[in-house]
Amino acid sequence: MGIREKVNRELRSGLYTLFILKSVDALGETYGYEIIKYIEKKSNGKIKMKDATVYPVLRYLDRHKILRSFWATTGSGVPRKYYALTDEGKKLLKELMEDYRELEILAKNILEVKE
Amino acid sequence: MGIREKVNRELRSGLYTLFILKSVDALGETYGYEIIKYIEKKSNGKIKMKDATVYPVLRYLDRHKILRSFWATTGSGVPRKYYALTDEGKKLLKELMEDYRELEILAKNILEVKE
DNA sequence: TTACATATATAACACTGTTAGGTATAAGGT
DNA sequence: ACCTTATACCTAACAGTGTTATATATGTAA
Repeated sequence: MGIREKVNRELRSGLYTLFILKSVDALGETYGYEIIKYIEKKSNGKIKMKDATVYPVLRYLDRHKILRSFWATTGSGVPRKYYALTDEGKKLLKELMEDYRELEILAKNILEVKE
Repeated sequence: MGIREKVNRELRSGLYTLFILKSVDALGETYGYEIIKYIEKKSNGKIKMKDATVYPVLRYLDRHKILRSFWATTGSGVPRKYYALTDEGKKLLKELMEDYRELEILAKNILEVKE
């Protein structure tokens, strides 16, 4: 794999947890597959997270009380595991958004130097 | 370690290679230790990269002709290994900066939703 | 019946930052 | 003399995380 691709993957992967949390926030009660499609759509098809990336993250956040979850086996179709932000999750997301914006500024300081 | 700290570390680590390349670009011929201090200064002391992170990255980029390197043992003091961007490295940095700016926009699409 | 979309899960693997330790020179304080 | 700090580089072992590959299962369209 090329270096450009490698660095791009590193850049994206750092954002994954934040993307997932924000998606749950925007969608309300939602599930893994929908989150993947949501992010893909919002990024104009540019960011396609792997299911094997998303599902473990969701379970991790669930275990740590950032998300709550329940199975919905209503009617037909494959059962879905729904997730939603807990109060703790909402607080975390708020903090992470502040952290992200601060990091963006720091990155700008480093990356926009002309000398 | 807390989740907030974990996510923050993920966010930062994705930027490390780009920070290093941009630092070499800004400093001209430079060396690992100076890069670490440069990034620390530019980020107001907020980003302190570990030497064990920076040196392997520099050697990796050197091996892949993105950087060129030479030892300077002039006079007294500990010998320094200097690095500079190759033509290929300059091209890569330019591409990565475009990639980064594009990713920033994609991230904005996902993270700045109010609905 | 074939293929695709939907929907979740886990094991094995590769990659990468951290922790921890080692080596070495030089300056400043006690 | 001694100790600490700053400078300067390196590597091994560890932990964490995304990818690849695989498995399971339902519903729909060609």
